[in-house]
Amino acid sequence: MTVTLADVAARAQVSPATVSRVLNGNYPVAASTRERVLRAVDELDYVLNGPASALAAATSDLVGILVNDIADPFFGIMAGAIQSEIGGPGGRAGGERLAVVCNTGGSAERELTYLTLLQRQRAAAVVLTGGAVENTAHAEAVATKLRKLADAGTKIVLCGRPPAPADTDAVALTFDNRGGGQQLTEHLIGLGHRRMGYIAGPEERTTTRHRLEGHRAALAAHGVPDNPDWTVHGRYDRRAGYEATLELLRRDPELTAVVAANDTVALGACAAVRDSGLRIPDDVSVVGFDDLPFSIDAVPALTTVRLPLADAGARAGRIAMGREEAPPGGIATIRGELMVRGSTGAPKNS
Amino acid sequence: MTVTLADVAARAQVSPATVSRVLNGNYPVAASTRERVLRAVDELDYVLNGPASALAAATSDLVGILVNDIADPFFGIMAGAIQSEIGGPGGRAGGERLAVVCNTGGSAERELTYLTLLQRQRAAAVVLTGGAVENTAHAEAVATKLRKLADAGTKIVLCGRPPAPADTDAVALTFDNRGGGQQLTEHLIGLGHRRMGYIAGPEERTTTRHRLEGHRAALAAHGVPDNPDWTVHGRYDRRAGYEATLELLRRDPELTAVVAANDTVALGACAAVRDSGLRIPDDVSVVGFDDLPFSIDAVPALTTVRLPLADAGARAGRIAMGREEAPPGGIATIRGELMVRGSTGAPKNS
DNA sequence: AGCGTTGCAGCAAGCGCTTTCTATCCAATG
DNA sequence: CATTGGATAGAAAGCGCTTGCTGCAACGCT
Repeated sequence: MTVTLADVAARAQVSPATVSRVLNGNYPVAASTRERVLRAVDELDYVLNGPASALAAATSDLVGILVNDIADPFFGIMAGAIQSEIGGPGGRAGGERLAVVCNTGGSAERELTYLTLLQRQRAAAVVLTGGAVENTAHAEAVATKLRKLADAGTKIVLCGRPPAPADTDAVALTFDNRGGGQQLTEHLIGLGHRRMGYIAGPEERTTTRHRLEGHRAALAAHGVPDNPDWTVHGRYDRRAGYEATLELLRRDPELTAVVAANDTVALGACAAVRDSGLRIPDDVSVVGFDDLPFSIDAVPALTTVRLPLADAGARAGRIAMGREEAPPGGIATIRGELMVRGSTGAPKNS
Repeated sequence: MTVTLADVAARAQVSPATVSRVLNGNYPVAASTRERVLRAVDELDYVLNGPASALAAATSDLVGILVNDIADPFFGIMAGAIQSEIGGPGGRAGGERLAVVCNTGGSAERELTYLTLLQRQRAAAVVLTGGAVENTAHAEAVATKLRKLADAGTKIVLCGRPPAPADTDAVALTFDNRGGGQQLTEHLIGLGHRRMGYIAGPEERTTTRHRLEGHRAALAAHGVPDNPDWTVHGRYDRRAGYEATLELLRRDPELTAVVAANDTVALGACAAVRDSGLRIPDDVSVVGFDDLPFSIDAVPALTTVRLPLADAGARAGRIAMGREEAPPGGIATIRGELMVRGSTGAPKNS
């Protein structure tokens, strides 16, 4: 029924071993023989049996990519970049690898399950993107799992996520969320803002915490008062941004700026500001984070911090494939770039 | 080194066969034995070897999802929905399946390669999303490949893509792009527009063609003149929308509306209109297609056609898993819903 | 001419799991 | 009490491929 290596071998009048070697190209085979084999493969329309070959060779060509939300361009862009580098069709890499994009929904539990699934498949590499959940038990469990994967020969790369415990020997490409948050708030302070609302992401997430820390560091550094009421937590989506902004404005109608945890949230914030009858940036300035493609099209265009998502993803992909050396110490910090646009301006009564 | 089934068997003092049966749960095993096995699995921290089991059972738990652009929320949303239904952690399905999201970049060639890769992995199912390339040779090749996959037991589902040749026995969930395009243009005609620019997607794509056909059908039905100069093709991204709009406005400064192939393109179009010193919708109305999440946050909010992306994806996922019956005839047409918002209005000199 | 090399191809032993067929035990039945 | 049958568990034969090792020419060297 299905064509096997043996069929090809028979047709090309060689042994299965030879066919295998032609296909894997890592053993000398005479040109004439190779050609005969290739022809047979073609004529028989033979397709290698992945599982069988993975079993025999004890390695597979699957690469896992864990993302929090595949529908979010933040992750989509990174995933796309990673995939383009790990090979597969169109990639520059030689071997054809299959990227398995896993949607964890930000749940540590699912992350763990996916990691097990990937371990089961004997994945060649795993790239974890986005912030991690800050919960000792989970963090521990994930670290343990990563260690096991690494032991089994799976390469681990973290992209846009803080370094894992050292003994995990995972390479980490970390975003400087703290620094970015600080830049944003300093920009606002520089414009004269003193009463700023902050819409943070979900609690217990490294990204959320770091960005918020950056914000507070900026406030502290410039002696700008902070107020617990000025911070609200919510999910990383526009809806949360919209509601949080309304809440913030209710708590303190004198706010002159709203700092959103990311661009998507900022978009919702903008809508809420407008729906409250206020103008951006005349009445309220709004800033985001990430500089997703749509941010420049917001009206007014969003002031934000650009993260080189595609570059980071591509680099992570190359490292995962062993085509680029890991950064010294296994850790690289990637800085964002402040993009000042129309959504920020001096407060009215400065 | 790595724990195998045999190790577990030894530890539980049963045969490997029994362990396998416990793990697969499709054969009577005495409760006491089962428990002993489970304990051993736990103690040894055993993880099944996917490839080995796939080889022996001649089936795998991989499901392929082909998308044109993973960074585009249009596909991200569908992919997420599909994945949530095909199982994997968090899904409601029983078996744990791994979703393989493949980024074809809209290239038929890569699509083919990915299909082969999936065939090699003996994927349990494959879901193809988005429009297809309209090129006889490629369409033929894809159909042939799909047929082979189907023969090998892989379930094929098309989501948001026109039906494949009947003998492929693929289930198709098709978006009514034609109807949506027509509604949009009729809405504009109803407002009094007579000179409308159209920014089409890349040529040779079913989605592009269908939406354009809808537009033209509306024009024809209402006796509104068409003009070849009023149609420009471009990629499905904001940049293309921006440039196409500039071009359109250059060709005919009298245009009172711009119809974009999708929301992303529409965003670029809006930017171009504004940068040209024109107001939306007072001077120029703009419409998109898809109703992606950010469209409501455009300023003014975008008039568009909402496609139930998540629902369609979820349904495709369930069908792929055999948890929902295929629609009669294997084809279902999914209609979009016109969302009239602020980006459209009556033309000034109507 | 004799012998060590070198270059290619084949043999065969698995890789770790599933599954058919068979064996065993024990309760129920005639 | 012998017989039958249901319920479990085990033995073993692969699934299709990779790869270490062996075999065998043809080659170059002294």
